[in-house]
Amino acid sequence: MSAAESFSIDAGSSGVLKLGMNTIHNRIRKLRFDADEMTQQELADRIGVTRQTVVAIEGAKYSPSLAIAFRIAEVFAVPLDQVFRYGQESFTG
Amino acid sequence: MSAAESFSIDAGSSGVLKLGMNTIHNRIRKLRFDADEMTQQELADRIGVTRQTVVAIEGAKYSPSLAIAFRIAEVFAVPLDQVFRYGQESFTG
DNA sequence: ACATAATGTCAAATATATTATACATGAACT
DNA sequence: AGTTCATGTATAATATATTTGACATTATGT
Repeated sequence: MSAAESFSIDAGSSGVLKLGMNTIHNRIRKLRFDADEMTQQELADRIGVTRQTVVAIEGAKYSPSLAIAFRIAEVFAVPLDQVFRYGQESFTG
Repeated sequence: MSAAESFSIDAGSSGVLKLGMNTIHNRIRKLRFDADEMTQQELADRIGVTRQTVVAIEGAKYSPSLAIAFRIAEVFAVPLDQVFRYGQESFTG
């Protein structure tokens, strides 16, 4: 586990985006650490956005474009629904 | 089949969005007609956007937000990957 | 012939996503 | 103590998505 993770108390950036009555959860952070602790900068480079964008999406500050969502899933080689999920439930699968 | 469909020759709006080397296909039009020929206006109302937005997304003029993508899938009661697909292949399944 | 409904399109305005730059913090290391 | 790395945050600028309002076309029905 690298530097920033151990002190991140998931305060502002919980990975849950509320919009209307529904929410979008994402597992980007987990996928990054599972993928040899890939850094936010590395992920940003691989999907062709800036680090700030990764921070915002991972922290669910806003809803990314579908194109970027697909590229993130592509990087981790998983289907989109294993990165983002819609509804009230948390990620369990 | 209602009015507009029979003369639409799929000229500008092919439902395929190219970005970078990859593409995003969508089946919104098919899903609409399968769903009792739901109109663009009806779909727009149900996902909370304007008709022009539905036209643009259906015609793949740009990449919608993930939130809207999820709401579209929700309306048709299918998983997201049955509405939008990423990559070179067309929809077959 | 006329009206209506569904769609495609266009241009300008607004909202939101994304970038660019900069600074702060804690962990790991020397 | 000092340095580096990964992260969180903030603000202004730019790009893109979405809205608003309007108009054209074709099909369907009267």
